[in-house]
Amino acid sequence: MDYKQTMNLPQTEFPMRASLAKREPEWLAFWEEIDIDRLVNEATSDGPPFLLHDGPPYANGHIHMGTAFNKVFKDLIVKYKSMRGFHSPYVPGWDCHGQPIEHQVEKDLGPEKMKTTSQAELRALCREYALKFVDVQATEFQRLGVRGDFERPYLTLDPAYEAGNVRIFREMYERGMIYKGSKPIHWCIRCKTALAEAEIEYRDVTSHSIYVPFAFTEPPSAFTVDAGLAADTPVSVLIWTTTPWTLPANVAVTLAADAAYVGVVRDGRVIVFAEELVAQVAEVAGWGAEVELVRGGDGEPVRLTGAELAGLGLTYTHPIHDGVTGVLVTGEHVELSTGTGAVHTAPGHGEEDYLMGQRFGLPSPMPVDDDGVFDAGGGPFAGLRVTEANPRIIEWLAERDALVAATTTSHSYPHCWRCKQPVIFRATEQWFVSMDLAAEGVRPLREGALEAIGQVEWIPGWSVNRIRSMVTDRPDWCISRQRAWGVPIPVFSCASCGETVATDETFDAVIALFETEGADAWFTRKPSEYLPETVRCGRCGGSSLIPEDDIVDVWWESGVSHTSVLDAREELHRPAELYLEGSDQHRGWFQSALLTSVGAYDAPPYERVLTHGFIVDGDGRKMSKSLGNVISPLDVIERSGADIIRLWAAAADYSQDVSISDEILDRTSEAYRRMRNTFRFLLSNLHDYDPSMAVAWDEMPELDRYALVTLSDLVDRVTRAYDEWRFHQVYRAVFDYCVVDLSSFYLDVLKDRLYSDGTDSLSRRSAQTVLASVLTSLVRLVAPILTFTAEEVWQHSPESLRDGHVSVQLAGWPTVEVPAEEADELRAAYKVVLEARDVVTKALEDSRAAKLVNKSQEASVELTAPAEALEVLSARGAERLAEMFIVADLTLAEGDGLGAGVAVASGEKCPRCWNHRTLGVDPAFPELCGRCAGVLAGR
RNA sequence: GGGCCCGUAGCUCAGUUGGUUAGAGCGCACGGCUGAUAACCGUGAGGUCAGUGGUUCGAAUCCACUCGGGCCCA
Repeated sequence: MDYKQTMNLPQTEFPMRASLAKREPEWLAFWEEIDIDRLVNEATSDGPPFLLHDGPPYANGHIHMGTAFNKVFKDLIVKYKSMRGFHSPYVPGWDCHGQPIEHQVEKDLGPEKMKTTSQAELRALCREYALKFVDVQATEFQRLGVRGDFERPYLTLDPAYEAGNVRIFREMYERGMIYKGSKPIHWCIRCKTALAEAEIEYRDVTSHSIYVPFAFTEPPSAFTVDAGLAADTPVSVLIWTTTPWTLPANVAVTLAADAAYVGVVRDGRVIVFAEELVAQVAEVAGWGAEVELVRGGDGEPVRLTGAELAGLGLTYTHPIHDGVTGVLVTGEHVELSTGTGAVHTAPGHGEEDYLMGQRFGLPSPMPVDDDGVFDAGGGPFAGLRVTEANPRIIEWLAERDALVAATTTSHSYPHCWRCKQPVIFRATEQWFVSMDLAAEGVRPLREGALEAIGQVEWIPGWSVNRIRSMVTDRPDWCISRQRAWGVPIPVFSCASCGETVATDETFDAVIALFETEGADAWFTRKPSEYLPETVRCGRCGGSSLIPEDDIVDVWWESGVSHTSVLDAREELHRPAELYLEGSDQHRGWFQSALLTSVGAYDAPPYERVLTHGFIVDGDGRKMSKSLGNVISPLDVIERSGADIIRLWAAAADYSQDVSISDEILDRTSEAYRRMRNTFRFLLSNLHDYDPSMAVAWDEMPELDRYALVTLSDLVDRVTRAYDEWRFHQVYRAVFDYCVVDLSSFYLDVLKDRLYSDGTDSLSRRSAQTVLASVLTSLVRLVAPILTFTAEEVWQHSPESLRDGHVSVQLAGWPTVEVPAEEADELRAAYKVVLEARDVVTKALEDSRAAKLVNKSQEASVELTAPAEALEVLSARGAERLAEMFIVADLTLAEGDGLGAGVAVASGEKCPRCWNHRTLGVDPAFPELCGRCAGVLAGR
C-alpha cells in the first residue's frame, strides 16, 4: 500500500527557484496597480511622523552601486518605520542644475553650434538632458524596489524649488551673512571664461623659473650687526616663481613656520632663504661649491625659523612697484623640496595665496583684465598680455640686479578643455557666505552651525567629529558660479553707480517671478518687466538695474531643500527626522543644508544624520573603470534580482566602507535561498490551516511553546536592531534563526508530527499554530529588506493569515507574546536539551562512520548526564527527547558528563512514518506502528 | 601633507568596562537522507585578531609607529 496518500505532505505553489529577475517586475506592477505608496501613507496618516528626507542624486547617467545602496538603505528604513505605524512619506529628489550637465550639453553641441546658441536655448537643452536622466534613474530606483512618490518627485529645476533659493538668500542677505568679495578662479583668457575644476586638463609645459630677492626695507640685525656685518648691509628674502607675471600682484612672502632660514653672503649683500635648499639654489645660481653663510660669534650659521623671521615684523620693497612694501607670513603649504622655502604670495592669483590673504587680511590686487592684459596695476607692464609680460619682467628684474637666477622648468600646468591653452589664476568678483560676520545682533554662522551640530544626533557617533572639524575650519563659502545652467544670484546692480540693489521689494518680485515662470525668466525678461517701478538704487537713486550674471553653487541649491521641499510640501515638515547619505556629504549636502538652515532660521534642518561608507571591491579598493572592478546594480538585478542587492545592502556594516564582489554576491544569493526555502517549508505545511484551528498556549506541547519563545526573542532582537540602526544585525538574527532555530532543529523535529499525525490532531494543529505565527512574523520582519520576496510570500500565504491586508507592506509589525516566567524556564531547560542534542548528533555521526546506522531514526540512544542536567532532561521525558533528537528511542542515565551511546534500534521501520517502532500493535494494521494505525483508524 | 574612519578564518559578522584553549553562520571537505529534493540533516578542517614596539601579572581589546585601504581637504 502506498501510505503517502494517507499523510499530510507539504503542498505549495510557492516556487523553490526565485527567478527574481523575472518575477520582481510583476510585483512592481502589482504595487502600481494597488497604488501602494498612497495606501501606506493613508494607513499611517495618524501615526507619529518619521520623515526621511531624500538627498537628491545628480541627474546625470545611470545609477551605480553607490546610489543603489543609498536608495535601498533609505527604502528599508522608510518601510520599517511605516510598518511600525510611523507616517513616513518618501519624496525622491534630483539635483538638476550644474556644470556637469551644462558641460555635457556643450560637448554634444560642439563649438560651432555653441556659438549660435543663446543662453536661453542652452538652458532648455540642459533641462531636457536633466529630465531625461531623472526618468532613467526613477525607473532604476523603482526597479530596486524603492517605494515613494515617484509621480511627484522634487526637482531642483522646478519653479517653486528655484524660488526657495531666493527665500533663503534673502534671509541670509538680510542677516548680513552674504557679501561680495573676490577670489581667484581658473580663467581662460582666450575663451574669456571661468573654468570649473572638471574643465581643466593638466599638461606638462616648460615654464620660466626665476629666483628673485626681495630687499628688506630695514635689514634685520640678526643677519647684519649681530653677525659682525655692517648695519646697512642689504638683506633680501629670496623667492622662487614660475609665473613672473604674477609679481606685480605680490603682497607677501610666505615662510614655513618650523623650517630654518639662513643668510647667504653674496657680493656684499645677504640673501635669506631655507637652509635645506642652499645647495640646490647655489647650483642653479652658479655660486660654486663654496657658499658663504652669515655666521654668528660662535661660528655657526645664523638660523631663524620661519616663525621667528616672520615675527620680526619686517617689510620688503615691492619688486615691481615703487613705494610699495610687502610683509612676511607663515603658512602650511610652503614646500622645502623645490624653490627657496619662501613663497611669493599674490592673493589675486592663487588658491593658497588667497587663503593666506584671507587669514592675514592682506590686500588682493588683481591687475589683469578678462583678456589677460595688465591694467594700470601692472605698473611698467600695463597694456601687456601676461604671456608677453613674462620675458619683459625677467629682463626688467635683471636690469635692476634683482634676479639671482633665471632658468626653465618642466611641470604640469592647467589648460582649458576647450581651447587647450594654458589658463591663469585670476581673482574675480564673487558672492560669499561669511562664516564669521553677520549683521548687528545676529549670531555669526559658524557659531550657530556649531551649536546646531550639537543638537543633532549623528550616526555613527564619530560622524559628529567630522562635520564639526569641517565647519570649524572651513573658509567662507563662495556661492557664485560663472555659468548658465542654474539659479541666478537674485540681486541687481545699479546701472549708473554699480551699487548692489537687493531689497524686500526686489526679493518679493523675484520670488514671485520664479514661482510663476521659473528662473529662466531671469535670463529672458528685463528687470523693468517684473520689478515694481518704485525700486531705486539706495545710493544714487538710479532706477535702471542690471540683474546679476552669476548663478548660485549647486550645493546651495540642494542644501535649501529643507525650504523648497520640506516647508513647501504639505505632507512634509522641517526639520526632517533623518538625512541619510554617504560620508562624502559631510562636505556636501549635510553641510550646505546645515549652513543654509542655520543661516536662515538659526536651526538645524534635521534631527539626525546617518552616514554610510563607500562601496568598494572585495579588496577594499574603490571601484573604477581602470581597475576593472566595477559592478553595476543593473547587471546584478538582471542576473540575480534586486532582492539580492537589498539583502547585500542590509547585511553590510554600513559604518565602514562596504565591499561588493562576485563572491560576496554569491554568498548573499545562497543566504537568500536558505531564507526562501524556509518560507517555502512554512507555507507548504500551512496549506490546510486557518486561525480557527489555532491551539492555545496551555494546550501546546512544550516544544511548541519553546518555539514561540524563540520567535518572540527574535522579534524583540530584530525590532531593537532596526530601532538602533543596526540593519546587518537584523539580517544576522533572521538568518541565524532560519538556519539554527528552525531548519536544523524545530522544523526538522516537526516533520514527523506534521506529516504523520492525524490531519486534525491537536499535535499537528499545535505545530501549525506555531508555524503560522512564525510565518506571519518572519515575513513582516524581512519585508523592509526582501521587499519583493516578502510580498511573494504574503500573497502565497493562506488568505486567513493575511488579516485582510492586500500587501505585506500594510500588515504592520509583529508581536509575539509569551508568559515571561515560563519563557525563562523554557530557555533554561532547552539550553540543556540542545547541549544534549549536540552530544547525541556527534555520537550518531560516529556510529554512521562505523557503518552502524545511517538515518538517526534507526538509532537507539543511551544518554548519560550529570545529576543537574539529568533532572532537566528527565522532566522532558525520554520519549519527548527521542522525538527532539529524531531517534528511535532513548534511555537516560546518570553519569559524570554528558555522553551518548548508540545502538541499532530494535524496532522495525514503519512503512508509513519511517520510524523504527514495534509494528502490528493494532491487529487491523499489522505492518504499521501504533501511532500510524491510530491515525488510519481515525482515532 | 592635513582631518575623519577602517583592517578578527575564503565571505559576512560577534567578541561587554583588557582576564580561561578568539566565536557564529555561510562557503569548503567528508558523510547521511531521498516525504523542504537544483532542497534538507550531521561531522570536520580553516585565524601569527594587518605588522612592529610599548603599557600591564595579563591585550584582538589601551598607547605609539609602520603598512594597506576609504572619504574629504591640500
